[in-house]
Amino acid sequence: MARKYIDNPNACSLVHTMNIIGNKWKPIILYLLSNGSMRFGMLNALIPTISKKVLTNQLKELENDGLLLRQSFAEIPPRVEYSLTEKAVGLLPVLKLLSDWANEAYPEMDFEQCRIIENG
Amino acid sequence: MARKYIDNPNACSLVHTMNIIGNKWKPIILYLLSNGSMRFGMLNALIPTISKKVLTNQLKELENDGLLLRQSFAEIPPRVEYSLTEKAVGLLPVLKLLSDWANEAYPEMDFEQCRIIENG
DNA sequence: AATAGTGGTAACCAAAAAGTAACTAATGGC
DNA sequence: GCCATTAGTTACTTTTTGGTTACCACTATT
Repeated sequence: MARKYIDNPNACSLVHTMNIIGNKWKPIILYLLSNGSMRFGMLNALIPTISKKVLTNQLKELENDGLLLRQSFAEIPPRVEYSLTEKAVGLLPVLKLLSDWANEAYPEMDFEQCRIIENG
Repeated sequence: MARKYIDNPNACSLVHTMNIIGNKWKPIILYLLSNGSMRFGMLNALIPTISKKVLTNQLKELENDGLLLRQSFAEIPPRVEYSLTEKAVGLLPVLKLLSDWANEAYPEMDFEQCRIIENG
């Protein structure tokens, strides 16, 4: 009845991944940075509904988890560029699959209409 | 400077996926059900740190999002079996990739040691 | 008559996450 | 001397999420 063995390690690494990227903003941030580095203000402009406080926080966490590189230039006004690390790049194809899955699984949803990111 | 076009639809479907599965418990639930259906009490026993209230809640949301099938049998004491829908089955390989990614990206973490799920 | 077993629900509380608004440092341009 | 600019920070409030305990319905067993 109770199974003899449950694959804890796989569950744990999955949970770990979700702890790192499984929230409201982080996948979007990674997604936006997939084409190259971007400044803080640009990220903030492209995700109009995020507050500066939360964006700062998410970027810090992603940096701590080794997904982002933060480059601060000694200029006035300040300039800070964020870019993906190799770790994060390895995640991109999986994020693409997650997005493909939603398109297939929820064809009734019109993702064309939605606005998370401002078009330039 | 500002890019001309940003692929909103892809970002939106990714966000949608995260809204559905991107939290503390749902990936574990899907993972546990990947080998077949399971009763409420069994899920509760295998995820020892989840409360009944929250488990009920997560199962309901997964059912509403079309990932779980809930079968209630008219017996005393009650029996309720949860199983994955086709939609959810389509997600399993992607969850596996997410878990593989964590193993690769964080080799210093010892996922063998962790205990989310009770071994039988 | 009391208890165990199952899958919940209700009321209540604590903690975490997110939002808001004002503020800062340092410089260039007017 | 004043304002704009950028990447934040701080203090405060609100919202969301999660946790705890007690309880219920219904039957079989003791």
